[in-house]
Amino acid sequence: MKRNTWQREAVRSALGTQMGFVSAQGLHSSLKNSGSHIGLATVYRALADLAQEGEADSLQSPEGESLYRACSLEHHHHLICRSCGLTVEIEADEVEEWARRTAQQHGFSRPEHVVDIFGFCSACVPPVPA
Amino acid sequence: MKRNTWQREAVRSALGTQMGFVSAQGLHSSLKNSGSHIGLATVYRALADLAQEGEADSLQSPEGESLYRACSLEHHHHLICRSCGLTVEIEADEVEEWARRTAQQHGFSRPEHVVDIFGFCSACVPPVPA
DNA sequence: TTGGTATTGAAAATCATTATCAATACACTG
DNA sequence: CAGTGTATTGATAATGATTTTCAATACCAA
Ligand SMILES: [Zn+2]
Ligand SMILES: [Zn+2]
Ligand SMILES: [Zn+2]
Ligand SMILES: [Zn+2]
Repeated sequence: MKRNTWQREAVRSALGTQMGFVSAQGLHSSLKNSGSHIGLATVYRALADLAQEGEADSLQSPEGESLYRACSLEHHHHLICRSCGLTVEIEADEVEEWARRTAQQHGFSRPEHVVDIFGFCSACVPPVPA
Repeated sequence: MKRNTWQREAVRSALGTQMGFVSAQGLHSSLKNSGSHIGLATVYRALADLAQEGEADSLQSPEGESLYRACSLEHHHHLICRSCGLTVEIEADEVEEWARRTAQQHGFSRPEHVVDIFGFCSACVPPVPA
């Protein structure tokens, strides 16, 4: 059976203090800076569990890293700052409907969609434009 | 200046024969099986270039791998079969507009969005439902 | 307490991707 | 066509994130 350890609680808690998505490595650093002696592998395991159980949302950064965040339970999407990670949860019934309709039109079943927007929040000055 | 090598052409060509997204490793294997002696690093470089120049689309698989595909030039999104990889290009002005509007409403600049739908195509019987 | 077993974590193992760097192949010139 | 400057190649080492190992440890039910 699943056990309760201070480590899991520490990860859950630390994730809650984050403003946006964080990587396992990032959360681990954060925990260490707070004096925790939790192991990196444990953070990876805890985050995977939280995501699995629906307590956390996870997504792949454009660079391919797995990022996690404690989010609301309902299905939603994200507006993420590429610089500071600030995340805004957004609902988009419009998009939900579009995804459903599109999948159906092409005969695809059990559709799941990935819909996230990355940009620079008002507090972050956009780096040198292309 | 940029040079034309058989390697680049081989990658471009091989990518064209794929019906869905492929990883660099996968395309390299495919090329080798066809008798090519192209190097893995070169495939990575060629794919990165093609993506850069807009000749190929790239996205992250749910497992975090970078996948590539020869796609049409205009901005579009994808409907991908989780089983056979079959990919359908879809346009969604509706979503483009929504993404732009949403980013703006929250003060985000230089927005980029990730919008893809994964499901099972009509030719693939959905595996055991959850 | 005690015993059975999840869980932990330091370190090693994976794996995809990138960097090295000497050798090679292009493109252009004469 | 030969000669030159340099972009490209590719075997291999290096990176970096994530996973696995596995002995030590912490949970928790009894
Ligand atoms: Zn979320
Ligand atoms: Zn920001
Ligand atoms: Zn495409
Ligand atoms: Zn299919």
